[in-house]
Amino acid sequence: MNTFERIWAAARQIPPGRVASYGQLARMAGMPRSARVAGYAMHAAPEDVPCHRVVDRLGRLSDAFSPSGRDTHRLLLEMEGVDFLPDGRVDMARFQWTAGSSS
DNA sequence: AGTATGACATAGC
DNA sequence: AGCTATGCCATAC
Repeated sequence: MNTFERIWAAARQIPPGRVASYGQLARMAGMPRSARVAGYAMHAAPEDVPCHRVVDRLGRLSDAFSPSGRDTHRLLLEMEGVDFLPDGRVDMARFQWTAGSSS
């Protein structure tokens, strides 16, 4: 299993209506120091990986998100039931996924 | 094989 | 509270 696949596996574990930070994915993948690599893996993530559920530690997506940037990202998460703060960020306090909090 | 780069994170100023 | 600088680790050239 390559590094990317491990990170993708972690991303795939993110339930709908939940988000996870790059550092957290890296941590789940067994590489707590490879937060950058986690993001880089998302860049190369296949279709079956919900990369839109992956945000930075502030609940903000990178400025280089695939098609329409942050706009598409926001719509996708709202569509899944994720609420956004007036700051334009995801409410990490309520939607940051943690292994075990599937409810 | 070495250098440069990057969808991040943390600490300092 | 927001920006700059440094660290980390894997990929690309």
